[in-house]
Amino acid sequence: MRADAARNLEAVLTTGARMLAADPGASIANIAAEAGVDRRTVYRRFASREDLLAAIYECRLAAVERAIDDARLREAPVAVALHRYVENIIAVNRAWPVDLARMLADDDVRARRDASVREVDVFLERATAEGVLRSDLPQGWAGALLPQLMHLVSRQSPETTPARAADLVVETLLRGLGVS
Amino acid sequence: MRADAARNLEAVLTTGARMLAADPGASIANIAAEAGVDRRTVYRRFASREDLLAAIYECRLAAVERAIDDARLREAPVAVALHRYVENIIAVNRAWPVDLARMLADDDVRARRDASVREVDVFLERATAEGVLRSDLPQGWAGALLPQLMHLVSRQSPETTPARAADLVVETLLRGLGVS
DNA sequence: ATCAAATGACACGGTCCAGTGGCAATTGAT
DNA sequence: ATCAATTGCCACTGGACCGTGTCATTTGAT
Repeated sequence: MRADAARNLEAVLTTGARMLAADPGASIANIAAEAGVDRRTVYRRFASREDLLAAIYECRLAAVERAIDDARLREAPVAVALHRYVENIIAVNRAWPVDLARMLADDDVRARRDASVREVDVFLERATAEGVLRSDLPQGWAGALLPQLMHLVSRQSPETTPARAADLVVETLLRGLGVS
Repeated sequence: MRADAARNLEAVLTTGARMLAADPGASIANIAAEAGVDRRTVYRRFASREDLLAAIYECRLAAVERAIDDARLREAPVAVALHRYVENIIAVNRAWPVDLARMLADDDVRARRDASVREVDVFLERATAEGVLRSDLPQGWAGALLPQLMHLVSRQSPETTPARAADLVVETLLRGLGVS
């Protein structure tokens, strides 16, 4: 692949991710125009609209897997792993803000996504066992809340650094907003 | 209006809300079919697709206003008002799960929505002043987190009663998920 | 400088959907 | 029972978008 082709490919992927996050029904024509590329060029790289979406979700999926890997959820101390995971995912949310929920049709995507979710679930169980999380929480509540918190802070304050944003998320998750 | 017409109208509104929540791009034909009504009937009640959306968002908007009113955010004790507000909004989320974010084009809708948001913001300031919420939180964090919590619990556990769901939301908001 | 790869531009057919018109059939109110 | 309101069904136009073909032009690598 030539250098300009690689540039265009990346532009289409990142611009597509941004536009699809804002409006899941964004057309190929709009994405191509926003990426400064002809509509036909997109169809030369991706066989169909679904293919483009799959490629974008693949980017997010891979980034999430790297984030989990880097956080060492199974080995590192819970407090360290939690903060690192949150910080990494916030960065991923900003780079690839697309919502995976609309892509669960693809079995491959679903399997990898489930694997990541399970990895986090296992970590949350460890956090509970080590006394970081309360043990009387409803099933799946922590696992559902954490992504929402990261997603919220990713959009709410796009200017703050991922590290500081992670501080806020972890603090909110563990201690809430009330006076101690 | 005849009785059957009223039934059809309500079916279109509630079904439309449910389907638009699942997929904001749902077509009139799909909504009508799901509501057990001919597509033409929808167009007899609503001049355009925008009109139907506006009517649905109006339903949610009115329900939110009633919820705020009922919670007596300005007068009732903070703990009481908070729980009651959360409980009411959870019920609204289930009845009208549509996301208002896509309707801010309409000035009237936006004004009413802003008024409701401000009402809650004022309440959160009171909660801070009375020592229920911490005072060192980032600007707008509580106001952004609370709706997300309510939205999350509305979808996460649709079977639990609004009162119990509100327990969980308030507990999470104020004390988080960590061991105290 | 040269050549192959990549792109942009225009065109075309197909599909889905919004919105409208008409008409026969049904249904609720009286 | 009767009548008016309401509905269901068929058809139609216009527009947006998807996906493809073609070809002249540009651009990067050598």
